[in-house]
Amino acid sequence: MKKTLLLVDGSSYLYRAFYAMPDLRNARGEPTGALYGVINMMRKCIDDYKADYAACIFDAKGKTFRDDLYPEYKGDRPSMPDDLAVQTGPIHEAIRAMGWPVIAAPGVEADDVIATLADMAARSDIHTIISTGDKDLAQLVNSHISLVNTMTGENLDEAGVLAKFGVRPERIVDYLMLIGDNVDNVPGVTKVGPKTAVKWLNEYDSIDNLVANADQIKGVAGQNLRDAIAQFELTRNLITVRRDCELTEFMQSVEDLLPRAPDVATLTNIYDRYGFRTWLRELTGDAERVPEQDARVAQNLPDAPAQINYQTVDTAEKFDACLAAIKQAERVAIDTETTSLNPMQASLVGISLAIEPGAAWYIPLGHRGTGAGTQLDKAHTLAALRDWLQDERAAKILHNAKYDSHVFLNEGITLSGIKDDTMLMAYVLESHRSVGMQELAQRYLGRTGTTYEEICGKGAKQIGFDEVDIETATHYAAEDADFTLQLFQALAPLVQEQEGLERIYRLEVQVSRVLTLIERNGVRIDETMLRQQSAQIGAKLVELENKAYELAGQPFNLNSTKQLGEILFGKMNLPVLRKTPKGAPSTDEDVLSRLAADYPLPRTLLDYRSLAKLKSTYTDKLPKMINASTGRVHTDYAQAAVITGRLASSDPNLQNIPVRTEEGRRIRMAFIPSDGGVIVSADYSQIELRVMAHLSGDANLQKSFQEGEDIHRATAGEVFGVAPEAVNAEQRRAAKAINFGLIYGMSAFGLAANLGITRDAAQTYIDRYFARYPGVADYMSRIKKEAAAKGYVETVFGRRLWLPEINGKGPRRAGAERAAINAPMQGTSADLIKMAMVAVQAWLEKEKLSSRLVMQVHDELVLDVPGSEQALVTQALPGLMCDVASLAVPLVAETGVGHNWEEAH
DNA sequence: TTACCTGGCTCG
DNA sequence: GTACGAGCCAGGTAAT
Repeated sequence: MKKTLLLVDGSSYLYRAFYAMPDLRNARGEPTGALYGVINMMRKCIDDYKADYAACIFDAKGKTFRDDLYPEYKGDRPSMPDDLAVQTGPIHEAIRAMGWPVIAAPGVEADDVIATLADMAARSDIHTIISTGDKDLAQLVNSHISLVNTMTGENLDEAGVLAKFGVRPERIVDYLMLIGDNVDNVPGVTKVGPKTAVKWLNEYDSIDNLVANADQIKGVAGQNLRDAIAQFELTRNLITVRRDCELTEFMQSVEDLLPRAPDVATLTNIYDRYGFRTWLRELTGDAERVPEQDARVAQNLPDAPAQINYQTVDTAEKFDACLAAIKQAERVAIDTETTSLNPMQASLVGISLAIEPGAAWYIPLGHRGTGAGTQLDKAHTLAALRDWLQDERAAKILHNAKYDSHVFLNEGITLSGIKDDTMLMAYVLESHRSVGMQELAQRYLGRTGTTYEEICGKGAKQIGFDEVDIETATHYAAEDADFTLQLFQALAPLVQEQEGLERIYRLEVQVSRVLTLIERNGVRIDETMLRQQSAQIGAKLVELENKAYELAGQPFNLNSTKQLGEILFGKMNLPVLRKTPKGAPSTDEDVLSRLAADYPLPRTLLDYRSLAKLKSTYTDKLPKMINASTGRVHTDYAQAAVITGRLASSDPNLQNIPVRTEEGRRIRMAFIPSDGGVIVSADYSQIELRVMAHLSGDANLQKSFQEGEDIHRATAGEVFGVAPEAVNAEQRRAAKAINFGLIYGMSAFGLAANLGITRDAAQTYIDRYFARYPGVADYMSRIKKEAAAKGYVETVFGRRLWLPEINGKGPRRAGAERAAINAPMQGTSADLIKMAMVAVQAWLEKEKLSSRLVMQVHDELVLDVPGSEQALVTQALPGLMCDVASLAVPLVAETGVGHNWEEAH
C-alpha cells in the first residue's frame, strides 16, 4: 500500500469556519467560533483519512513575492475581521498541540508550501491528499495528488478536475490566466469567462498556442485577447504555485511530517480557556471518544438521522396512511411548494409534511409537463386535508408561516394551529444573521441541504416549481419539512433558555398572524388619481429637462450622475464639494443645494430629481402593483429582515411613501378607504425619545414627558438657558436636531453638518445638553461598555441585538458603538408597536368589527374603517396602543381620521 | 439580453 | 471617518 500525506489548507478553512459558525464566545466574551470550527475540521480529517503523514499550512503574515510582482495583488481584499484575527494564534497553538506540524512560511502563500510538499512527497512515491476550498490548487492534481473539500465532501482527481472545469489539471493555469480572478485582483482577458476560456483551450490546447494564433480570433474577443497578451507573463507568475519553497526552517524531509502524540497539557489549557467542555472531558477521561457525534454535542448539533426516508404521496393508500399519521402526531412540520415567491400570486404545487427527523412525505398536487407523473387530485386532496389544516388544536411548525398561510388562503384554506415558526426562532436568537433554511441547516444541524437554485436554476432561466419532475421535487420538498422539524428541535431549547427571548418569540408568532391578515387586507389605492399625477409630473419633468439643457448648453441624461458630473465639474467648472466613496464628484442633494446658492443649474436638477423620484417610484409604480383580483395593493412585510426588530415592507414598500413635501403628500391622498369608510391613522408620539427617557432614567427628561411638555421646546430651553415659552423657532429646530442626533449616536461633526453650524458650536450644544441631562450621558457610556462586554444589547422587553464588531477597532468599532446606542431605542419601539398590533387585532376580533388594519409604518398603524365604526375605533385606539406596557414615562398615541391617508395622518 | 453594483432618494 | 434602520429606481458595466 502506498503511504499517504494529508495537507490541510488551514487558511482556506479559517475563513470558512469563521463565517459558518454562530457567534460563539467563551465566558470572557472572546470569540471562539473559528477556533471551534477549525479544531472540529482537523479532528474530522484525522478520522477520515488516517494519513501516514500530515501537515496544516497557513498563510504567514506580511507580504509575499506576489505583492512584489504586482502591487495590486489582492488589493481589494478587506483585512481580516478582528474577531477572527484574535483567534489565529490559538488556532495554530491548538493544531500543534493536537500533534500536527503547522507551517506558515514567510514570503510565500499556503498554496506554494502545499505545492512544494506535495511535489516532495510525489518523489518518494507518497500519495498526497490536499484538503482545501480553493480552486487554484486544481493545477496540482495528477496521479499522485488529489484534492478534497472537507466542508462539501467534494473529491477531485484528474477526471474530476476535467469534469468540473472543462480542462485538464495541467491547463488550469492557462484557464485561470484567461478568466482572471476578481477576488485576488488578478486581471484576465476582458469579457472572457469560464465558457470562452474552455472553448479556446479546447480549440488551441494551450495558452501559448492560443497566443501564437491570436490574430485568427475575430471580433472584440480577439482584440481583447491581443490586448491582454502583454500581461500574460505577469499573471502566469501570479497564478502558478511555486514548488520550490525554502522550508528548512520547518522540516527537512517527509519524515518530519509524522504526526506526534497530542500535547495533553496544552490542549487541556486551550479547551478550558475557550470553554470546549466536551473535548475537555474527553481529555480528562470523563467521556469516551466518539468522533463526529461528540463534536456535534459540543456544538449543540443534533445527530444526523440514521436514515433518510422521503416518500412521494401519489396513491390513495399512501395518502390515507400519511393523513392518519399526521392526525396522531404531537406536532407536524409543514412546507409548501408554489409557482411564485409573491405570496398573493403563489399557486400551490405541493405540500410536504414531517413528524420525525429523517422522514417526510411530499404530496405533489400541481406539477405539469413531462416529469409530472401520477398525482392525486388537488381539490379532492385539499378537501381531505382541510379539517386538519384548519384545526387550531393540531400543532404545526413552519419556516416563515406567513408565506404558507397566504398560499393556503389562496386555496380557500385558513391554516390554523401554527404553534411555532423556525424562521422567527432563528430571528430572535440572532437577528443579524441569515434566517434562510439552508444557512440554518448548516449552522444548527450541520447539514447541507439542496437549494432552490439547484432544483430550479436562477435568473431568467429559472423554471417554476410546477415544472420540476416529481422525484427531484420530492427530495427537495421533503427535506424542507424535515429540516424545519429538526430545526425546531435544535432551536427550541436555545430560545427557551432565555426568558426574554421566549417572550419576544411568542410575540413574533402572534405578529406573524396579524401580518398575514394585514397583507391580505391590502390597501385601496385611487388609481385614477395617481395616473393623473403621473401625467402632471411628466409634463413638469419635460419643462425642467429643457431648462436644464439650456443652462448646460447641451442635452444630457439628467438621471445619469456620470453625465451630470461631466457637465457640472468638467464643462462648467463648478467646485467639487465632496466625492463619492468611489472617487467621483458627488452630486447629491446636500452638494447641489450648496451649489444652488451660486449657480442656477443645480436648483433645476434638485427640482427634477425630486419629481422624477415621485413619478418612477410612486405615481407610476403603485397603480401597477394593484392586485387584479382584489383591486388593492398588498405589500409584503419582512418580519425577520431588520436587525433591530422592526418590520420592513417591500413589493411595494409602503413604509416610505412621501410625506415631507407638499407634492409628495399628494401621493398619500391616493391611499383611500373602502366605500363608505374612512382612513384612521394612529401613531405613537416621540416614541424613541420616550424610550430613551425610560432607558436612561434621566430625571429631567422623564419630568418633561411626565408633564406633557413639547419635548423639543423643553430641550431648547435647557440647552439655550431660556424659559420654554421664550424659545424661538431657530432654537427649537436646533434642539430637535440634537434630540434626533442623540438617538443615532451622533458626533459634533454630524450635528454641525446637519445644522450648518461650526463644529465648535455643535460641540457646545452637545456639552450643554449632557450637562442638563446627565442621565442620558451616563446611559450612552454605559450601553457602549455593556455592548463591549456582552457582545449584544437588549431592548426593554428582552429582544437581543448582537453587535459583532463592537470589539473591533477604528471606524468599525465606532459604527458598532453608534448602533449599540440606537438599537435598544429603535428595538424597544419596534417591540411596542408589535404588541400594539396584536392588541388592536385582538380587540377588533373580540368586538367583531369590520375595521381592518391595513398598514404599519414603524410608529404608526393605519386602518380602513367603516363610517359606522369610526367613533368607536378612534376612541379606542390610543388606549390599546398605550396600555401595552408601562414605562417610566407615559406613552402617548395620536389619531387622525380622513377620506384619505394624507388627511388622516 | 441579463445580472450586479453605484449613487441617489424616500420613509421612521 | 463622522447620525440609526430600511427598499427601490435609473444608469452603467460585465458577463452571456
